[in-house]
Amino acid sequence: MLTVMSTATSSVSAPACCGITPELALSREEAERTAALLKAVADPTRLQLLALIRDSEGAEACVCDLTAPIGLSQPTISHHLKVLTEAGLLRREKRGTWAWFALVPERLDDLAAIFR
Amino acid sequence: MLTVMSTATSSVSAPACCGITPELALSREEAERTAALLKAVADPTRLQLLALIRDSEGAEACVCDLTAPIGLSQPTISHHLKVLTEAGLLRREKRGTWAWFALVPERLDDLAAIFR
DNA sequence: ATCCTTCATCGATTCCTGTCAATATTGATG
DNA sequence: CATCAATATTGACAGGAATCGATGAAGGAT
Repeated sequence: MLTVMSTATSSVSAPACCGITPELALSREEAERTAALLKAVADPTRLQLLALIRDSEGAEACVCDLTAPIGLSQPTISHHLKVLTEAGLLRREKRGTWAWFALVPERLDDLAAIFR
Repeated sequence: MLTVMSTATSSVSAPACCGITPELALSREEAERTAALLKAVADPTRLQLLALIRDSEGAEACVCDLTAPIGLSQPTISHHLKVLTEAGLLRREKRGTWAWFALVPERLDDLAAIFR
């Protein structure tokens, strides 16, 4: 549903030059939803976090595994994990004192589908 | 080469818990390059611009075709087109008074490849 | 030459974002 | 209960980004 670049469901109006407002190929609301998802991954630290989790056992990791390799403060890592979680890309599970973060494959599929 | 989510070229070290700094699955430089490309498309207006151009004849459009449907000022549209062009996603060609912008399919492929 | 159209650039403003230090919260353990 | 360890939240700050109005540059047309 998120697909932006594939010729989508919306009708393609004849492109008239200058003056006629054509049907928008992509509605503002859908563009904003898609942009919100892309914003979540348009950050080097968050890309590194996703890659680190992907390469961990069971595609999950606790915060303590993630802070050191990236070299940023613990609150900063926590912040980025929150952004990714709120975007639906990570699932958070608390086990005892530890918080485990795992990838959400379906949401990554959404991401992959945007540009076909 | 941009692929972030596919198990990549880098070796996957055994994920030790807390204290041992593992090999980073994704280098900072590569993460920054990828994030820069994603930033270019992580904006609703720029997504709409890409979709509008894609649905135009020959997958190209002049600025005058793009300003009205999106409903933002001409300088703002010009700014966004510059961002997309500098990211390599659009190619700019001047014909007389008009500036034509066309998609760069290879660069869109890079985008699609990031999340496989 | 003069004017008009198209587009880019500049300057200013406002809002958003990444980062950290400090603090709070939560859970385990003695 | 007191304490420690692991995370989350808060507040502050600096830099970045989206937007607009005004202006500039380049090309056509009269």
